[in-house]
Parts: sequence; C-alpha cells; structure tokens
Amino acid sequence: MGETDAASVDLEIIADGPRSKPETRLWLRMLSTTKLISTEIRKRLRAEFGATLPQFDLMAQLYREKDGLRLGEISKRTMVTNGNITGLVERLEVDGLVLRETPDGDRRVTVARLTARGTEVFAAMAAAHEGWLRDMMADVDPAVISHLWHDVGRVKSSVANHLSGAPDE
Amino acid sequence: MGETDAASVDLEIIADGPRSKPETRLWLRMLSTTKLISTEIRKRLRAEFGATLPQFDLMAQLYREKDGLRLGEISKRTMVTNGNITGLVERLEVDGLVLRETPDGDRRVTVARLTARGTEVFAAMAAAHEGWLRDMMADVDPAVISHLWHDVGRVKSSVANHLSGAPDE
DNA sequence: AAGGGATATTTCAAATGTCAAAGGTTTGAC
DNA sequence: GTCAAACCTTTGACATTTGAAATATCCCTT
Repeated sequence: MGETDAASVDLEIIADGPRSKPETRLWLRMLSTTKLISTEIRKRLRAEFGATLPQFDLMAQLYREKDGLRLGEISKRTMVTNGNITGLVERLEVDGLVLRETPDGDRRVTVARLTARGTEVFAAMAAAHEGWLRDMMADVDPAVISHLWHDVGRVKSSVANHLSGAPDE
Repeated sequence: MGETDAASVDLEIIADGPRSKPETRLWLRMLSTTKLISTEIRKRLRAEFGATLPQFDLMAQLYREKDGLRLGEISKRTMVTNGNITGLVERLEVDGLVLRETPDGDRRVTVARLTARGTEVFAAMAAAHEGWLRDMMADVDPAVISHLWHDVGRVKSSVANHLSGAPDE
C-alpha cells in the first residue's frame, strides 16, 4: 500500500564520483548533503506546523523586517523568482500569517509583512528549526562547523564571481 | 516589458542569519551556495545540451552501470523520489538516450540503461560539467576544496544518523 | 493453489519553479 | 502637460517536485 515513498536515503553511499575532479566531488557531496537536510526539514515542518520550506523561508525574511518587504525584495533575498512570490504570499495571506498592502507613495509596490499570528507562528517554527539543525549536526565538532561556514563562504564568493549571467565587473 | 525576471542573485548578501546558531548559519550558507551553483549549472545544461539537471543526474548513475539500474535503485542514488523517476526516464526514452526493459525474472521491475547515443551525449555533458565547476571554484584553494569535501562528509554522516525516519538501529 | 504481506512502479493532486509577456504606475525629458 | 522608458507585480503556459495512494507483481506460508 501507499507507504512514505520518500527515497529512504540510507546514507553517504550516494555515489560521490570515485574518479572525478575534486571540484565535482565536492559539488556532488554538497548537493546530496543539502538535499538530505532539506528533505528532513521539509518533513518536520509539514508534520509539526503544516508549512512548506519555501513558506518558512519567506516568513524568515519578513520576521526580520517588521515593517514588511516589497515582493521584489523578498524574491532577491530568497532566491525565489518573482512570479513565484505572488502565489506564495497569496497562500500565506489566506492562512492569516501574512498581510499585503500597497504603500501610499507608490502604487506599483506591494509590501508583505507578518501578521501578529504570523510572527507568533514563525517564532515557534524558527526555534524548532534551530533545534533540528543542532540535532542533525550533533556529531560534528563545533570548530568544524564554524570552519565550514567560513570555507563554504569562499566557495560561494568564487562561484558568484564566475557566473555566466553577470560577470560582476 | 517582459525582461528576464530571474531573481538576479547578486551575491552573498542573501541574508545568512546574523544572530543565529552556528548550525543554522552553516545550513543557510550551504543552502544558498548550493542553489547558486545548481541554478548556474541548470542554465548551462539547458543552453548547451537542452537537458535538465535531474536528467543529468540520472544519466550519471546509468553511465556507471552499463548493465542498467532498476528505477528504485536510481531513486535512492539520486535522491529523487520514485514517482519522479517514472516521468524522467520516460522523457529520456523519448529522446533516445535511455532504454527501458523488464527483466525476465521479475516483471515488477523496470531496468533503465543508457543507449549508445545516451552514453555519447552524457560523456560530453560530463566533461562540460566538470569544466564549469572548475571554473566556478577557480578562486578556491585546492587544499580548501579537499578539506571541505572531507568536512562536509562529516556533516552528512551526522545528519544521516539523526533522521527522524530511520534512527539507524 | 490461495492469501497475506512485501516490493516495485505508476498515478494523482497540490505546491513550487522557470521563463516570458502583460498590466498598471511612476518618472523624466521635452 | 504628454509620452516614452523604467519599474514592480501579476499572469500564463508548462515542467518539476513532493507526499500519498493506487497498481501490479512476487514470495512465503499454509
């Protein structure tokens, strides 16, 4: 019968290429690790809060900006395309977690911000979220974690400087 | 008028939480970095080969197993859910890159493997793929890359051991 | 050989994601 | 003032993803 269907990713035998270049091996490992974590977070968000990961991301942005954010700004911060923000915010508004309004100055703009209830709900989600991550990474030395944070930052910078779209200069 | 709409992700100012726990900060940074890279790879795969990232992942698995793989096995290795494999393989079959067959022994099973043309096409994609990654990570010290590979592996192991689904024992 | 339970794949609805174009608004040059 | 260009959001057409349920097949016990 219908079971959980989720690819029960047993572990790290996911096939990081054995004879690939270092950059490729790192990439594959980052990709599978990220997917592992996000699948887990998605599962827990759904189970405990009935929320999705994109919704969580969006609310996280609004949580930091009590005055709200323009939709375009949300798009940039979450790396979610514009067209997508519309529906996302719409659903959150229906749930009473987010509220949309047009500022007086510029009627092209729509600003979204958390409702009181949205703020409350997000605070709970964020706390849980942090706990989940701490649990999942419990076996990793704290020093390694901050070191990783630093080095992944280097990778991110390098990548950002070598995109095909906008060569930075 | 209709422009490119893609959230022109300028760089690392994506908002890694400033006062979050280290684990959360690492997670957010890994997530945004991964997204940055995969968006770029997706773009190039599409432009140069007319392929999608999941298709590439799938073919990568088949490339290593000349005798083919069961769909469920592909699902586990690529972390793509079962339901997804079906359509993915279907499209690749239409394109003549992959071929499906049911082994005599067990008619529940479907085995997919690359066609001659699929093998050829994938080899080209893999070479390009490796080059893109080398370019993107060009500013990162090789020692940092292999160190990262190692440490991300630790994170992955830890996470794998703390999933809600199968607590390992 | 019949049935229950496990396996493997497929199907389905809802949410998300991309890309491209269309709608309103504002701004600035004239 | 008026018009064109720039700006912000929404729409629309589709492909993909997820989670869960439905199908189909096999295996084991009786």
